[in-house]
Amino acid sequence: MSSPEDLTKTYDYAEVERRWLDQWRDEDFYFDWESAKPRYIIDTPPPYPTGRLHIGHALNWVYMDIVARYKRMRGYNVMFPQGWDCHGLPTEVKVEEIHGITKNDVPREEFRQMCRDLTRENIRMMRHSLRLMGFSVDWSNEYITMEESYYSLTQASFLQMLKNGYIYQSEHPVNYCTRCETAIAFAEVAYSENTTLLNYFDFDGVEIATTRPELLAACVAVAVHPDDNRYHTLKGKTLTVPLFSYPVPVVEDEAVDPAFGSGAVMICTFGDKQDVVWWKSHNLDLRSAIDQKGVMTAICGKYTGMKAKECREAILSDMKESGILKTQEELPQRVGTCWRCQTPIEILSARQWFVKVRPEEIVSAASEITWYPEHMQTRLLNWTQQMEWDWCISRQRLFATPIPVWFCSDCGEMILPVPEDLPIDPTVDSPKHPCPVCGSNSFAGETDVLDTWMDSSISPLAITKWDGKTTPAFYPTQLRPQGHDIIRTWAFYTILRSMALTQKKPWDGIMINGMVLGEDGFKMSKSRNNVITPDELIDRYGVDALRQWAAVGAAMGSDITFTWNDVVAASRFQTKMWNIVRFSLLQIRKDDSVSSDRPTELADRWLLSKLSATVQEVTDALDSYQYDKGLKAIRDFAWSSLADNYLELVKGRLYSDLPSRAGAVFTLKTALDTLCRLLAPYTPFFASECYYHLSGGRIIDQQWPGLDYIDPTADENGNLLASVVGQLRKYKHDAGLALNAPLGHVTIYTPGKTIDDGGDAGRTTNAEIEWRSDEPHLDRVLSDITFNMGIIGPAFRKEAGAVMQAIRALPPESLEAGVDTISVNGSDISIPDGSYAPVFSYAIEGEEVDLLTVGDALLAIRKRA
RNA sequence: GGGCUUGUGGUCUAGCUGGUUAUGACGUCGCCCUUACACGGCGAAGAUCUCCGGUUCGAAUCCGGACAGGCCCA
Repeated sequence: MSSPEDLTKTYDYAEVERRWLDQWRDEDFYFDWESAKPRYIIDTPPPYPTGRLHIGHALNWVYMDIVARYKRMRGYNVMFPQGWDCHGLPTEVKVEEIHGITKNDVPREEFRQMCRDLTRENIRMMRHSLRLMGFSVDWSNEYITMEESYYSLTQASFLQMLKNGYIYQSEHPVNYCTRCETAIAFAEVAYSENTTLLNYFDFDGVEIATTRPELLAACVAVAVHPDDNRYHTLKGKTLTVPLFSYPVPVVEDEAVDPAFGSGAVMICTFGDKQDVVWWKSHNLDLRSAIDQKGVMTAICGKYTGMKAKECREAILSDMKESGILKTQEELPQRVGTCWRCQTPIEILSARQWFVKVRPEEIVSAASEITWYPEHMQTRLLNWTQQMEWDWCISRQRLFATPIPVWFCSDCGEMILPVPEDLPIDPTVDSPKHPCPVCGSNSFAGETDVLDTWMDSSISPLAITKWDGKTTPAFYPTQLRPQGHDIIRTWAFYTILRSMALTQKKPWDGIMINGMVLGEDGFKMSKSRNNVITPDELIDRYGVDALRQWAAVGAAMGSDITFTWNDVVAASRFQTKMWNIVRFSLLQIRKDDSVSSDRPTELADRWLLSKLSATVQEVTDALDSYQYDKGLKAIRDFAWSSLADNYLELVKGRLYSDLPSRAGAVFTLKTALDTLCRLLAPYTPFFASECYYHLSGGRIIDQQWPGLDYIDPTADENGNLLASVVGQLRKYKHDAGLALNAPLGHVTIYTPGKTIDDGGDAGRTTNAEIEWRSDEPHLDRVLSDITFNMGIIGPAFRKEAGAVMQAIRALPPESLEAGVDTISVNGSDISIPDGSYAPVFSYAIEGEEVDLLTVGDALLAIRKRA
């Protein structure tokens, strides 16, 4: 047990946080697979290992850590695991940058190893940051998606979904760089401005404007706006493609701009993104005119084998020759280019792998999940119901989970590995048996890899120890915490995969956090120079202040605009609490005898009732993930009820040796003990330190409080007591009296109510307090009048003094009744309304008193003792 | 362009199942070093609750529209 001297005069967060970090052990937060306690499993988001934690992570992890700590105190067997979502383009790019290579310069496996090395180092740094912030992560259940133990599950899930008919292959448009001969992600597309020629030519009698004449052989339709009168006769017709002489349909689409060019557009597969949309929505043919090397394909007739640029010139000159090229005009345009070699990207059709989306499965699972806040569910449902395309899961990259499939080189049969052999890399490993169809021993491994979301969307299965086949015993998990920016990706895909693999929802509830915006209200970005890092914040105010900032910054789901104000306020609250504890312990330790377990004094019962209500409020708030509400309730209780009111009320008792001192000691001990427990999920370091001084134990081993001191009468009368004392202090203040100066006699009339404050009010105000339950019998005496010079002055000017003197001379009865006219120097003068106001004083039994009212109560103060 | 969402004193924010003197914090101003805390206490000033229209006896709160911000998607 510590002594009062242990409480330093100021709270040293840096020292305290360092010390408690050393005290906690990883084992304190392990999930117990054998426990009989109810489980609470958090499907923690696996961050992308960039190497550093940003403030958005901090917010997200504080939210999770609060639930984790709270649920442990409520008796749950909590799992708060930590994952790492490793695969992704940025790592490939970073590796290329670090080593000064492109990924095709080194063997595939060597490049993948470079990515793994970089990722391991980044994870190491981020793990360190998470530990410094004291998150109660279960490190025994850490997972890393690039490790074999994890991606063998990703591959198992792929094979199972393939078997169940969820996965298929199909042609699909992809961005392609014909120089690098590789597919390009949208994130890899750079844009440049240039000028091109818009060519107007005759297309079977219709004028068409195009910037890509080389794609004429890929034309699959002509589109016009449905309301364009110039073309309404074309409806339902077919046209013949010039130079190539094959028929294409005319389609109508709202998206055609009648003002652009001639108002008629040729749709080619694929000139741009709009072509892809039209191709899909009008169900058009696919004609590939350009191959992966940028060479014209066999459908291009005499142009076959030309480079796209040569073909363009050739077609334009042939158009000119046959007289169908009308005019050409310059057009500024923005073209997508490969960010490495600046070659304009082509949209080519390539074989891709897809996951079938079954909206009804997702909708039904989503409605069984509790959403916090509720409206976030709408986003997912809207998205799901308007899904047009399935989920394309193949990527033409290197650092990702390989698609575990081979194809027979002779007959094309798809060969799958057996689950026991997973994980495999089909570009390295070979099937163990000849082709079952043709007996060939020659195979081609699939070189495409899986979308990263295929890894992370089985996280709830991975953390519950999925074996790749049967639904785990601890499935579904209890909570998915994540940001609203990835509802359409991570939440959506996880639900989809969970339904496909287990026919169950992945979680009971989902808690959606907002984004952190900079002090200027905009998204944090280097270019805006509004980035705040967690390190910066912790250095200046400590981890607990950061945690409070995150907790009260905004309601769950709302974006938080960062402000130092909240951090400063958080830090000040800790200082205040520290002083409350310091002072209370000082008093308690003078004599810590506790006589009764239910204090009888009004102030004690009042505080305990308020405390019980606060516990209930915080409990309700945490149960519904309303962290801001909970912390505000704690702060309000501690600062207002406990410090400003209760402590002031009982100081007199604490300094005394009255028997009722024991009640105050009991109440203080209970309040401090309870506050430590309530604060434990929010500010674990601070709560640990205070609780240790209070009891010598560890707060993380304690239960959540449940108090039943609710007492409506004590609540009401105690509120009155607190207000009365407050009013009397203000009265002293206004009268220029020191707060501890003797006040005299105060009679407090509370008609119909009997109040016994045990002497607290009297000791606190240094007054003689008399509570009376009868009606006050007051004599009202008109003691003075005040004049309104705004009326008197303009009305009487020079006579004003004389008028006032005359009014003053009137008997009190007339003044009180109101004066219409008055006689001054023999003439009657009328007095306007509002010229003066009577001032009354009051007396009780002939003695003059000052009056204050507090609600229905009346305070009569007789100065002088 | 579409879906969801937000718009409250100088700043951030609570309230938003309709009726409150519209909450709190920071900032500002005044007084106070009262046996923990001046990172404190007491008090004051400061809001046409984005704008327009509607429902209602009554709207910050419900409905419609406009404007502005955020996220996601085209």
